[in-house]
Amino acid sequence: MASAKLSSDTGTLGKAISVLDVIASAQEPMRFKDLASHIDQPRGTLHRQVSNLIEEGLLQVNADQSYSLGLRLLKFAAQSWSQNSFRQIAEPHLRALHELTGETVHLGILQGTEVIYLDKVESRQAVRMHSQVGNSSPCYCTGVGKAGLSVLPRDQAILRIANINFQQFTGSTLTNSESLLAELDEIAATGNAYDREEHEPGIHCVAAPIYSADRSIVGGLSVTAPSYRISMDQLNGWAATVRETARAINADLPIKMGPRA
Amino acid sequence: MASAKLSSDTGTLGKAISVLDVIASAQEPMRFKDLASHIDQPRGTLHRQVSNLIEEGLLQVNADQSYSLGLRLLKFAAQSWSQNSFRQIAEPHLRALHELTGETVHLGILQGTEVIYLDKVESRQAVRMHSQVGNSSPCYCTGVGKAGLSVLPRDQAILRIANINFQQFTGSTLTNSESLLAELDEIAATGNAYDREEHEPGIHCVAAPIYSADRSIVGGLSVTAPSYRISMDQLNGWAATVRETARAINADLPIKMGPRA
DNA sequence: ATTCTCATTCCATATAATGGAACTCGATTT
DNA sequence: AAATCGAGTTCCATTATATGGAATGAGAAT
Repeated sequence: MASAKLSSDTGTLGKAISVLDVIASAQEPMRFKDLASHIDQPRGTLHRQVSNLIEEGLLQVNADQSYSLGLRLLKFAAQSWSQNSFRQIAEPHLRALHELTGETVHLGILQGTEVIYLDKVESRQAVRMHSQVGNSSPCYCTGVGKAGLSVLPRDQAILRIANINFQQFTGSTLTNSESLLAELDEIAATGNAYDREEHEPGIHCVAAPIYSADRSIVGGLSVTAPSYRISMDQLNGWAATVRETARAINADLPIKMGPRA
Repeated sequence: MASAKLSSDTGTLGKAISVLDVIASAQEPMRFKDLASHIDQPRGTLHRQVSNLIEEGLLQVNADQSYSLGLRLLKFAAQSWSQNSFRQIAEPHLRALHELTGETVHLGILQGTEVIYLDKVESRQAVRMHSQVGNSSPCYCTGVGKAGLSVLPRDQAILRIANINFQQFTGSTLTNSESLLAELDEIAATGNAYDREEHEPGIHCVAAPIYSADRSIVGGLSVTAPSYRISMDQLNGWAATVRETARAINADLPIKMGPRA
């Protein structure tokens, strides 16, 4: 739900971005007073920050005085997406995996306590594709998220998990650090993570971790399917292939890449 | 090519964002010294700004020490895109226009001297769709861009045009303010803008302006086609329909919306 | 080894962000 | 109509923060 602020703010910039983050993570439209209640800052200060963000095109005011993120971000994101080498490297592998399974394949990375989806390959494109790329989900109830966590050094994983704001999405959602940590052990041992309808009812997936050598980038890929059509056994049958695809992508990654966290 | 800096910087935030902008607008990968040569700031200062951007996940360092935009922007952009009411309102109209013409339909808005594409409807989706959304093009050689400029108050249009860095993409590209202004008059009179292979050889389009009542949002939509298959006459045949679609979208827009510029 | 270039860190100073209080504007109530 | 309330906006002395010149560190080229 909310963003995880791990370390100290990055001065003025950090505060500004955290305003964006609050708005991006909010499910309801936010007006100024809503922002003020979510961000611990004097109204005058907050107001100027918001004004600056608007001036820069990073934020917009809607007709009803609620805020939404500015379209200038689109240009930035388009560049980010197309230039991203991690995604470029993974792409052909994702396609191959989709050909094999016939089901939807996701690629995502861990960012704080969230998974951000970088790519998606699916057959019937009835739903608009781009609506998925860039979407984020909690790390503790998604295959990609748990896969990513499982390859972090244990202390780092614990640190991230401490910042999670658990929320029970379905009956099978893990809602505490202990059960999550226990499952990470399993994942580390087998190499596969599962989402057993933990995020959305009727949707499950099998995933495997992808990571740069120094673990500065961790994420994963998954094969997702509706449980009414694909059984848990069938999902299990793909586990090895998913692992193998992840391994192939890992092998293609340069020795060192990416940002620190 | 480069970004247009219209007014004074928005303090610290503005400087940070302009760093992002330089990187987003660069066609070659940029290392620190490249950045330093494009941005008029002491190296120490610039370095700290870059560090902050990296810490915030807005920037990444590649293996070769070049920078690219951070994946955190994806999440922001996904929200921006999906929440954007302008796009939501236009969407069904774009589909209808595509059904009618069978050709690619674009929706874009003016941002400074650039057009940012918000949506695209096309039949054969061989090329990945999302690779288009968020892409930007110069305003002076695209149908959507010229359509948008044509509905700005003349003084504002002149202001923007003054910031254009003209570049000759093809033989028919307009490369000076005078011819562009003259064409804007024509567009204002007829209600249709054309890109006569001015950006990419072999590609032309017919467009019409879309705008909020107070002109705080200006943009347009276009039907684009390869000239070998669709003649200028056929393009002309769609002009009225394109105008009508734009009119319908304008009618659907709320009375007041969006950011100032 | 030595000399480059490029990247990074440091710290006194100046500048820009801060935040409390006052003000405006609309809507709602008396 | 007048008064009250809530939300949003502006102001300005104070303080904290960004600044940038200079020194250091890390690689590559000679």
